[in-house]
Amino acid sequence: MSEDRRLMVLRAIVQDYVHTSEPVGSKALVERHHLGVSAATVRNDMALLEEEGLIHAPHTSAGRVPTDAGYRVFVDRLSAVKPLSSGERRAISQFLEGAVDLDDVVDRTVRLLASLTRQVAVVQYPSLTRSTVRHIELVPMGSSHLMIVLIVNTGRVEQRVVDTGRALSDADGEALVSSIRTRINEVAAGVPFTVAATRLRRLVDETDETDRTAMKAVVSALGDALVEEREERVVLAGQANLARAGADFPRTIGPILEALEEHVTLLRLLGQLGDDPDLVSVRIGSENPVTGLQTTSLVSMGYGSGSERVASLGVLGPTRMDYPTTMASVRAVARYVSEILDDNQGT
Amino acid sequence: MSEDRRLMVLRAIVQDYVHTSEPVGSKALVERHHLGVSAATVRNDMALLEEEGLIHAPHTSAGRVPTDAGYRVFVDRLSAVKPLSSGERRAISQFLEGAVDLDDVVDRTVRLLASLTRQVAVVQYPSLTRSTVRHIELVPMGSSHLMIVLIVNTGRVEQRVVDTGRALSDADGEALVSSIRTRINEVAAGVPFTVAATRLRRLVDETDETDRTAMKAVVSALGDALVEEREERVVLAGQANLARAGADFPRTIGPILEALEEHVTLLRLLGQLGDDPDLVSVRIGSENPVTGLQTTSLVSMGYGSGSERVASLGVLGPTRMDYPTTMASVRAVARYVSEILDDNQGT
DNA sequence: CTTGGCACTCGCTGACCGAGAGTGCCAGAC
DNA sequence: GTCTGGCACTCTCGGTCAGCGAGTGCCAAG
Repeated sequence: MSEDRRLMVLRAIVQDYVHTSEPVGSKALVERHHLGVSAATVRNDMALLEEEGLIHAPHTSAGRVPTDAGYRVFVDRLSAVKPLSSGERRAISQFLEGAVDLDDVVDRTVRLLASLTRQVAVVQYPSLTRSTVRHIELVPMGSSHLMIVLIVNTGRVEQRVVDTGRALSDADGEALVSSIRTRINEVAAGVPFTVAATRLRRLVDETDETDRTAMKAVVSALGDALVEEREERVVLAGQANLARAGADFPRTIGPILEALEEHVTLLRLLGQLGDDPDLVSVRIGSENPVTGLQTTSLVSMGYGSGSERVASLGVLGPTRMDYPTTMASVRAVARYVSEILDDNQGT
Repeated sequence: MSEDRRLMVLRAIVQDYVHTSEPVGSKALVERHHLGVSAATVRNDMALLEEEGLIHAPHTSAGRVPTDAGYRVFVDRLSAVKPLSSGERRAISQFLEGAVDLDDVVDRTVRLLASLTRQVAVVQYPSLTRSTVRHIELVPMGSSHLMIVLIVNTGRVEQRVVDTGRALSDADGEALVSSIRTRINEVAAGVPFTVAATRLRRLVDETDETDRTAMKAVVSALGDALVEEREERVVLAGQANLARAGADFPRTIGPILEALEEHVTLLRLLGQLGDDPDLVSVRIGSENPVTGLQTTSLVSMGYGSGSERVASLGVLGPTRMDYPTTMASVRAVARYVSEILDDNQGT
């Protein structure tokens, strides 16, 4: 009894089941795949596979269905990531290159992934934990208010309005604003968020009594923004695809939609990538720690500019999914997005 | 045969049906509501209501269910918008007041609406068609690049990076940037988008030959941003609530989710408010022009800072919904959001 | 105009049954 | 030792049928 053939049988079962979405029996199997043995032999192999927990029969006299463990083996040992056609590659890059800013890149990416894989797409906003401050701009506004614009190296922009409690429109005020602007940029520009935050706090103490309240207001708002922005965001698309795959979710579409609205847990999920961030990570069914998503699989990959993986993206679908092509799409999109971010990075 | 009583019966049917989600029969009706007449009388009234097309029997021997027209009459003539409890009002305002910026206001609003009504919430971003430019800031970046930050009176911020093709780091460059900054703010600050766009174009012609290319680059990017931002956006939450109401959607949850992903059509829907923008607008089932949403009702209302209604928000749910309380929630939220925007407006 | 009565309609439920698909196992072939 | 054909068995699925119950429409009387 060759182990090899048993795995061939498993692969055939997975492929057929993904294709037909019906339990596959021994007879149908030998017909569709030419594995040079008879149905009876296949049945023996199936019995063993079932013993190993890789497949499972929904009821005594039905065909077999892969278990989560079965899919796992399939993904790890039995499938190669299918390369995309050159047409697809071109379509992807063209679609993404039309983006005008970061929001647009993320928006286009998530839509693209959803329509490409016909599943739910999930894209995490580039995380700012490793981001650096590019520039901080101050814009006086009204009599005593100041708008603070924080520009991040990824191209993201955050703004806050603070009340300095001082008139800013006279000469004194203008001098103050300009001095604060210079000083905070001196300590914070080009510096990672975490470092910037501590340096800015120190700056307050070094400031003259007279200007300290104004400086304090600005720094505290900036501190907020730095922390606030570290709170990560995620964008979804293609929820309708869940309904299309209704057969795979016996009445459990509700919990899935609910889980998808819990952006925090989604982010945690996306954060737990596999060992190698350059590889596509697949989490199958019950491997998934989130309640409600245990009938789904998540195919994800990190992306980011330069060598850093600043965030992840992926798709979520029924465990019965076409892993090779889904993985190919996710990988291709992740790479293109990284490229795009690289290009914009330099500017 | 009093017309009054017939309407009472209609109201009772709507209320019961919304409550139980089962066709309501004459007997159950007289038991639950004390309408001082017998079941037989109610049956006669029901027959008439059916003739008028306000209710409908799913099959010969079942109870009655309101039609879209029936709900229409109910909403227009038989129900008063139920006032919210003071606790609810307080919860709403507290939840919304924690918002730090416009994104956050919109985000909180949509979540709040969804959880309040337990339905799908839809919030349109404040439209920028009537917005004005508050300030334009230029930030030199790298050798010849310039980041343009456009600040809108609603608090929204847009940024673009352009290549001016000229060195900006020397004294000449700084002078150029500062001159451009002053001049564009002179013509555009405080001015509505449409006007700003034309004035800015004129500005290019009035610029010296030497500085013209740089000015042109800035103005063209700004023009893009102004148009781009006019493209409106919409945010959703609570899709999971659709699944909860599964009984109301015989297998048609897919088309609804699909329709919800068509943000363009959603925006068009939200745009078509009723006559009085200060009133809650209700679009019931087939009154709704969008394919896929014809088993749903949309309860919406405009909101915005000052007297202008710059955008709308609302919730979408099954036609079998509790209109009075839903309308109350939508109205309350719309008002609070308007207030919040008003407050931030002044700063 | 209302009411009680009554015959009628129709969907829902559960039981039953036959067909079909698939399995497990065994005995024999290679 | 491994593979294969055969066979009895199991279980789901779809269809049919009867009984039940809710609800209706209509009618004749109050």
